[in-house]
Amino acid sequence: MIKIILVDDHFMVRDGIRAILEEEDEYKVIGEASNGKDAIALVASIKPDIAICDIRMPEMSGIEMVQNMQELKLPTKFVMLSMHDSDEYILQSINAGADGYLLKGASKEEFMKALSAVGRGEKYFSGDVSSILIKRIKSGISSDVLDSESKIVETKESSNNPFDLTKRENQILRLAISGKTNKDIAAELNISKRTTEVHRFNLMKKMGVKNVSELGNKAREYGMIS
Amino acid sequence: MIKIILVDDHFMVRDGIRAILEEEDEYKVIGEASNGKDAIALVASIKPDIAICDIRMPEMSGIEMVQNMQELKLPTKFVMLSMHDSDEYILQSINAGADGYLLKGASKEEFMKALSAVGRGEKYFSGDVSSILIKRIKSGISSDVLDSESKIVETKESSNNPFDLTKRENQILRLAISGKTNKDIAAELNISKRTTEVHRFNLMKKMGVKNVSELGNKAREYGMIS
DNA sequence: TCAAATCTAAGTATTTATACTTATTTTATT
DNA sequence: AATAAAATAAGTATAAATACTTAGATTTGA
Repeated sequence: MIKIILVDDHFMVRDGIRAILEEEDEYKVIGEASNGKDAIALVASIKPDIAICDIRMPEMSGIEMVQNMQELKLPTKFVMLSMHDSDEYILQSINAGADGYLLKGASKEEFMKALSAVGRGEKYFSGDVSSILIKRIKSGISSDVLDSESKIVETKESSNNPFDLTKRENQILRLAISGKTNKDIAAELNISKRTTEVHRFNLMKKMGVKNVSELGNKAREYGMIS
Repeated sequence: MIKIILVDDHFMVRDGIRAILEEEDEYKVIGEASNGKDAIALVASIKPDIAICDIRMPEMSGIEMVQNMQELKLPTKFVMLSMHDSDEYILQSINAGADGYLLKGASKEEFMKALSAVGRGEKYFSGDVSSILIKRIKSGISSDVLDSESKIVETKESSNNPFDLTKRENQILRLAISGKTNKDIAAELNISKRTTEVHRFNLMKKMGVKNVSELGNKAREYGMIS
């Protein structure tokens, strides 16, 4: 049984992949994350065999995520599943240490082939991807990219919380979104209602919204909740 | 050549479907929209043979969209592609006039079978969907709904909206959840702010919530919005 | 066409949220 | 021990939402 986690900010996509994998006995999806940051914690804690990762995600991209995971030397393999056949993405993924790269349009058969190859410790790059690589290599453009040690730009701001919320603010964000009033929240956290108001004001300012609904929507959009 | 448009708020999903369809010669994707409202304009202008629609979308859901399109009596067929096997969604789609309903987890083969059937003017509901329908029929809840072939059953059926919201209430629900104030909504709909307040009050009472956050959460919980 | 449902919008009142500022106390970090 | 960051909570205003009621105008189905 190969344990898998899905990392994608779109629930529908995760759900679709999960549905496909659930048809197969040899795979089991044991977790999901909606951004790279959450995924790192998840991978470290539940140690899946394979993580299937989207590239474009809020908070932290799949590429950054794979890069960061390398230092931990965990046995988890990373298969990038992207809708982009961009040369840069593919090369960056390889540099970051990905074990596979598939385009979203790949057939189920190819998807399965890739998972099984990566599961066995091999690398798998889809036909389309390979041709892109060959094209690159032939034109000599990518040699430096492929050779260069993966010293990718400092990702300080992007790896942090996009809105830099404090712990308390985060806590209050969740309670506010759930429909609790400031009075409720204050009671629950044993603090003054005025304090709650300040936290709420600050976090709303940080996130650039002007009411709870927008707050909820933005938090959802950035995968901060649910 | 069957002309298709894709309606889904997730670019990745649209792209995935497009990729799948592009492998087939008999289909051509001639347009995309990310919500029901845009899709109506698109369908009216480019008249595709089939519109593949997600259900949960911002601005206007796929179900509302299909419902609204019926009045125009265009030749376009509607296939709902949803990740939800919710009975309500399926019945609502049928009521609205959809020609097919597929779950996101359906295989490519089934997807193609559905498109070809709908293209020929038949209706297609996936196996999972059928079993849900049969379950419903057996419990005698929706027989009348299913008997009325292509006729559009009125919106206010018990199966449609669990809280029996009126059209206006539904409209205001969406706007409120998106973060608009009563003043904003009033301006947008060209009605008095006081009217908006009444609708809001009524719909909140119907749904048994006491603030917008709860409203948003409950609406999401019941799949009334994206 | 007649009744029912819906949409419209006013009144009245209370509560809650939003929009700040200032300031003290705690808690980490160096 | 010094400094920064975070949490605490007050003040002052205004805007908005919530909680109803009543009631006329319109739309709509039987």
